[in-house]
Amino acid sequence: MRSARSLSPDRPVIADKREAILRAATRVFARNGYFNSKVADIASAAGVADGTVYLYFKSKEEILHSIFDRSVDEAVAAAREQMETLDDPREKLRRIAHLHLERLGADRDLAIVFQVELRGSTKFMEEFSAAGFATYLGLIRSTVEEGQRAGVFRAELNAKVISKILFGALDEMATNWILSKRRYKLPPMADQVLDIFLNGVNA
Amino acid sequence: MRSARSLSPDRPVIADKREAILRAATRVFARNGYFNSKVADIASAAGVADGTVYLYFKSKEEILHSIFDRSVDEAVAAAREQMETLDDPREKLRRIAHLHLERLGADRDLAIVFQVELRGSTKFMEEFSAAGFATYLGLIRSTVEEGQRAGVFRAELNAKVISKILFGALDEMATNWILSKRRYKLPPMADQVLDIFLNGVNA
DNA sequence: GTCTTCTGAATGGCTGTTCATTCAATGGGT
DNA sequence: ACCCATTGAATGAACAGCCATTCAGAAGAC
Repeated sequence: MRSARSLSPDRPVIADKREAILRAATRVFARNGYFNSKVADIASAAGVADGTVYLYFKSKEEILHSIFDRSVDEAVAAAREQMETLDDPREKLRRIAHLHLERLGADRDLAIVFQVELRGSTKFMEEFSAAGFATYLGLIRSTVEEGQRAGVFRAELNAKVISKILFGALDEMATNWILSKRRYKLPPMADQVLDIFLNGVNA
Repeated sequence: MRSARSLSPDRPVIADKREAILRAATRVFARNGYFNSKVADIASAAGVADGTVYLYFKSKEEILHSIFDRSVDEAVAAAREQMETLDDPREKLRRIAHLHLERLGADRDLAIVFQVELRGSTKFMEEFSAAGFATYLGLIRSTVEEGQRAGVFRAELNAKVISKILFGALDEMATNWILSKRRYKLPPMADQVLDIFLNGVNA
């Protein structure tokens, strides 16, 4: 490394290795499933030694957690940001749905880890449930409630249930896309879902 | 066992042990997840020795498969049967939804295994996908198409997508019910889902 | 007495994690 | 410019515990 890198006195290579391990792990987990993946597989896919993995992560489980945490934080932040540029609750939900499917559609391995591995154990789901998932579902719900107050969605419906329906429908689109042999575009499904959904909840 | 059971010349006790193992495995898998469950745990929960498990099942994996296969066969058969007693496609979908949530709501452990473990590996999902799941989704789809031909559902919508939306929504209700600390009744959610769904696809 | 069922200790393979060792880079001393 | 002591990231062989599966013998049925 050139000393020209003197700008950052901290370890510059480290970030790269950590990143490489996370990427490799996403790929390996997606292919074999968390429990069938060996730490040695991840290490070799990342081009590092087995032991190196433990310089960046406390355990195999922490790797999986890191993958989730990072992605959810990004997704929630992106969605929140976009919400501010829109007024109509219907448009907001449409945007959330699009972002959701675009994100998963852009990285098949990440999508597999999310759709498959995240649901692979109740323990995992409960831990995750508490943190990111609830936040995400809450984002949908508050938009639904906003729409109910504005009179564009039927007010007699339970906002929580409505949110779960929308999420569940999108989730199923993603899961089917992963399992399908056919390679179609995932994001356009958002409009088909929204069409039926908005029709269903319209005031 | 009384010899009064002479009606069936085949092993009568076997069925009981097999059944006990399947029940025990469902409970153990639900609590710990498939990969964290030891065959020894299943055996002791079933009140048999470790080795006995292998008299009835080829492997740990076959136990999980057997749990799925039996449940799906039962579910599909029950749904098919009920379909014959109904005419209106809307009523048919409502019945399917009810059966779906009643079945899962009646056995929390089985529900956990279905909602969580079944999704625990792509390998599993693919295997299962081919068999039972496709049949089940096909049942929904043909009912949707029937409704479209009859003019009660919008004909311009893609029947496959519609079916996935309904299934996804129901699936999400079940998953949430499992994860929730609150103990509410699952089946009534079917009506809330159907309300919005039918409104959305109504011609 | 024989055949079937069951038992549970023993086996063997596997894999997450550790840690003694290597070595490239750094920087102070001269 | 050069040397050498120091550092700590990186390595990968070895460890240790786990657990699915087997099988030789016990128990029970008839």
